Amino acid sequence: MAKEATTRYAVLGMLTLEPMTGYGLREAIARTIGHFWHESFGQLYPTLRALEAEGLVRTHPLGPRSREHRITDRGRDELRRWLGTPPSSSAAHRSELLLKVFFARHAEPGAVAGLVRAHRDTLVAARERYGGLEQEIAADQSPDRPHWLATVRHGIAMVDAGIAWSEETLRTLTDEDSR
Amino acid sequence: MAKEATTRYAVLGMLTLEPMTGYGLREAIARTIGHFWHESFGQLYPTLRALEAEGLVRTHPLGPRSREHRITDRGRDELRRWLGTPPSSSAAHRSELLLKVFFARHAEPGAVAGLVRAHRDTLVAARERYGGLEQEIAADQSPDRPHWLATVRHGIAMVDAGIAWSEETLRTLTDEDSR
DNA sequence: CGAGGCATGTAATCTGTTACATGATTCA
DNA sequence: TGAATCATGTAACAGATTACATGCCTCG
Repeated sequence: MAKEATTRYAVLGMLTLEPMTGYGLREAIARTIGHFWHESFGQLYPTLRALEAEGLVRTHPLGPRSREHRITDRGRDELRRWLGTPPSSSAAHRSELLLKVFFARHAEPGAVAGLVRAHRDTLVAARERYGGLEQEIAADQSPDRPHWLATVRHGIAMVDAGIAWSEETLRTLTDEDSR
Repeated sequence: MAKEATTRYAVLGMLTLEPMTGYGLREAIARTIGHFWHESFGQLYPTLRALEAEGLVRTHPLGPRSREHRITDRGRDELRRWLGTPPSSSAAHRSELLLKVFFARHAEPGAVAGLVRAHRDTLVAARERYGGLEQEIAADQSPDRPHWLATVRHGIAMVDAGIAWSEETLRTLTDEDSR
């Protein structure tokens, strides 16, 4: 059955929360799993049509130009199957920032330090968002709460570690420049 | 001039270390920046030919079936330019593991905990490798040392945070299952 | 002489983004 | 009424992986 296209499962998973339109799906993804996932319309709509053709999702018209997508029992089975399979390792761990740090000696003096500083600022802003999200989820009584908390805490752990690394790196990079 | 294909710059950067064959390039990438980057032959060879056509790399025959690639002055200029540009944010932050944790309630009991355990084991092994790499780099007298140390320490910081998160998550996931 | 590593490349395919194209509904 | 938001979809393209195809060289 070919490759495991993760978009399929992100969609099936989101539809366990509630039935949604394609548009709403993208919004919901940004709102709930946006800290580690994203989907574009160009992926979403074709995927929904494919899932429908396979009987994993069924649609019901809402208006003249909108339809609701609902996960089927077979869709739930397929989701459960996938949830037990190990993540496909090919998920490229590639960091453009680290590439730039690694070769920083060949850059304009101070240029890469600027990028690290911007990186830190981005992380600090993310840290703020994640903290709020954590409070929100913690207050929620959904049966998914422990799992959702785990994902947001992953984000927090990574961001905290990234901020600490940025500060440390900034110190060594600016020492370099001033020498 | 179209999109910034990062592969180009990874190649140019590596060729600042020393001239290499395409095959050797891949090896060198795995050895030195393997903790945050990787390239496949299918990318590497066409990229090398393109860089050559643009005059950013020049080749010299070594044997009947091998040639050495050397970065040119224009190549160094282009690398320097790129090093100062902010990383293209589109670098998708997508985690299949977190997707599985997020929807774990719909999985077979214990299945996702097993994946988190495997994840932790992978990180623990990586941590060992990175620790060794850090020692190696720290002992080196290359002018690149502070930058190389920074990248490996990024790996260590992320892995350490990931291990701690895994342990914590494993506790809450197994609590769940035993309830 | 056979296995494994060195070395180069192409073709098929997948996954995903971006831009384009269209139109309904809602609210200020 | 005009702008923003909701809503669906297609087309072109970019970036990358995988498998395939080839052949030399070295060492046991």
